[in-house]
Amino acid sequence: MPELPEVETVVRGLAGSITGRRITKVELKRKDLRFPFSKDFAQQVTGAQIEQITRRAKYLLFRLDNGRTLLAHLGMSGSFSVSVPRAAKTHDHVIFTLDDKRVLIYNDPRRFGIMDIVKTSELAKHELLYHLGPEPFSEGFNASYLKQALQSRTGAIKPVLMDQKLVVGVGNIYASEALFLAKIDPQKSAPKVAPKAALLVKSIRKVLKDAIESGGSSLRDFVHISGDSGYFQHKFNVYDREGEPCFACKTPIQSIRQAGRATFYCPKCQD
DNA sequence: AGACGTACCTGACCGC
DNA sequence: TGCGGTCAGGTACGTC
Repeated sequence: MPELPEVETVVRGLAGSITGRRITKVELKRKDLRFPFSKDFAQQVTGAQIEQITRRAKYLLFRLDNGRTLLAHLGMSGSFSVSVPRAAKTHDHVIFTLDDKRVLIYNDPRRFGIMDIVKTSELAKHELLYHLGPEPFSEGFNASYLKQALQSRTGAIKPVLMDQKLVVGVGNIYASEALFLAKIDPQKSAPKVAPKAALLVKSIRKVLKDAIESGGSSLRDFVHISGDSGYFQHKFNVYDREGEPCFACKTPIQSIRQAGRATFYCPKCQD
């Protein structure tokens, strides 16, 4: 389920629910997710207190009081839930027992997710993090930065927007949505879009912000509830709306494939 | 160096 | 009802 807004929603939910809790036990139900768990994974986490839960790109960062940070990525299908102890469900892979007797469970059918333990002081140079571009809400992600970055690319704008080196957090849904908002054809080459960098920065931020706010209301209790109902209650302008009328001009929304992914856009509004 | 395709994995859905 | 094919919110990696 996760692009930046969904990860942010999960982080906020978890932060409000389990910050300050100590992890008393860790159960790994298998030896790997996308990658094998480090051999001392459970040992590094057990007994530690969760000091703070934050987000970098689409990664969740659980800062522990032992100088380590639990790094987690939800992949395509990962989810965290907090509950009283319960029978394990299919695809529950990691169970953290907390000092208030609740459990934090990581479930992930496709297992594209990632978990790793990192020295907090070395987080920035972690192999999965060091190459990441600016956060979309940071000052570093601005019109002049984006303009220059787009000028040095050759491909179509939509796949470029999903490149986490350019800006983090934008995935397949919000790349299409941001381009609709900016009225830019997703097939247009990145350099040709460079003059509209300011508008694109604004559009990306708006799309993500609206989704966070919508996710915040529709998914408020996400970490307490099984399943992820509510996510699709967020209304998209173009994503997954092939053949349906554009909300602005009634033209049917088109679907094309770019870099192996579905792209949705309005052929009249976007050029 | 950058762009693109492929791989990873399960489950939902569609047409037959 | 079952079967095969296709698709899904991500990202690392190989290849050109």
